[in-house]
Amino acid sequence: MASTEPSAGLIQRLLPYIHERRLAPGDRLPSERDLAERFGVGRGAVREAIAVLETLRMVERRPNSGIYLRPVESEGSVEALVLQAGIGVPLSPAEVREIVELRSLLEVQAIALACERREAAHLAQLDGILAESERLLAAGGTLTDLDAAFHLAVVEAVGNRVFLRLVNAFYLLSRQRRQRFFAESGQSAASHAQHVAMRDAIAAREADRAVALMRRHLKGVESHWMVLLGRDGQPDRSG
Amino acid sequence: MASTEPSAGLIQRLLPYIHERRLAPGDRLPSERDLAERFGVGRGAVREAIAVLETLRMVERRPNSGIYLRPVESEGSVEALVLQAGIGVPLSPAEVREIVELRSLLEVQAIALACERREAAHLAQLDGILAESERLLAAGGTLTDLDAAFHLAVVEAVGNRVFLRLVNAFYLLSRQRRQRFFAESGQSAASHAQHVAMRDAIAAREADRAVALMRRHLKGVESHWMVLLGRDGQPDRSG
DNA sequence: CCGTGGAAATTGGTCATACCAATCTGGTAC
DNA sequence: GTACCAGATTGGTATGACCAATTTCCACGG
Repeated sequence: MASTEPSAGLIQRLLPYIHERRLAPGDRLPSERDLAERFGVGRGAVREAIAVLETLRMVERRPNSGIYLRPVESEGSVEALVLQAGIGVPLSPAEVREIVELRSLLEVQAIALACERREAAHLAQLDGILAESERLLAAGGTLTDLDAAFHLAVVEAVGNRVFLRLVNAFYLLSRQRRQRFFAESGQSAASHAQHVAMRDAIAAREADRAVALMRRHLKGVESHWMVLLGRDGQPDRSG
Repeated sequence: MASTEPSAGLIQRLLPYIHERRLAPGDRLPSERDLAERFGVGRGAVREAIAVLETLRMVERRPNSGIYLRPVESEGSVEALVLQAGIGVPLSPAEVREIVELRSLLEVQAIALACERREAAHLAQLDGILAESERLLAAGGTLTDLDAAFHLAVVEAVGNRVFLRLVNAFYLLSRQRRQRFFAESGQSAASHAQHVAMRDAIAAREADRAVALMRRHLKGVESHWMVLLGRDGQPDRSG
């Protein structure tokens, strides 16, 4: 994926550096001048990277004192994971598992609410995406992006923009993983069929059926990754 | 609240500037040099602020071209709201409403899962917080922080760290609002009693009861804010 | 030996300047 | 009307300098 962010280049080297050093929460990082020299960049670049890490609650800057590591695992921002995955720093198997669980939880809730609140325009949007999917499937393409579009459209039908932002973040977080999923599993056609079924449930405002469909739909993805994680147990490199 | 982040100072002035100018997604911001002069700061400060905004998906930097506004409302990071609230830029009533709904949704799911997965250590932690709450209540204090601690401890019992990160963000997002709630409503004692009931439900692993308790618990907070938002309809200044 | 005070080194916060390379703009020549 | 080229603009980056607060460390005094 390779984030286009300029500061990402330094962060990409900074995160592994912190990890290798086994720095724990509370520990102090080298000074900005030190880091700049270490990585062969200007101090400005270091400050940009640190500012980002601070916003993501990964570090804390104490004026005239130093830069300190924070308890990222529990207090860090979810966006920290998005950034990490975006620049190719692998997520741990535990993180992938937790992300998958959380995402499922959110989407199940979303489709239930979507059944109650969806308007005609939302259905039209879903239909548009499904039509496009059909076209792309016929052409033998992969469904990665249109799958995301469908799921995000479901969330959009909820009418909660913050909800949409959140689920969107989870999709950014797992884009490469999903890409790999569609490529490996060849489940594009099956996925599409399930999408159509979900669309009908939403149209009929049958929340229970929609939830059941979504659960089954996500189950397939989950098990796929659980198997992979259990098999080799290697850190996930897909983001 | 006043975030301690250095870059926050500029962002605090940058966000209102963008808003006043009625800049829409796709629009170009003034150049870095221009912004630096406008706000009377160095270019480095501007670049730090923009780097943060880019990480939060509020803007996009195109090399040798300019800085462009992105569709924050739908694609922006939830952390953008945290930052906004942290530096005192008011959230819209719609945003507050959506945040409250999403938070409720998350916490209800959390307590259900906590009933299944909690271990002895989690119960001990809940008890510690409740004991502390009792002490503070007797001393006539406000429950703001210990309330947050209780709810976060419930999420911690789920055993999903990403889940914990997420709910933590929502608490940062609403800290001042909750502070106002406990001060205005005088519901500290009632809240504490409900916490105790929830703890017992979690201890007994009675998910249905726990969920019902959490629903009622959050309902009180929700209605409080819905009334406030409906009454004056003013932008929320509490973060 | 302890601790107490203060000077020197360190550190984040900030600004000014200078270059590069890619992009964008405007006008000119065809 | 169009194709093209040169100059202005813009983000990306490094360097150097200064400030104020913190931290460190050693000398001095008890």
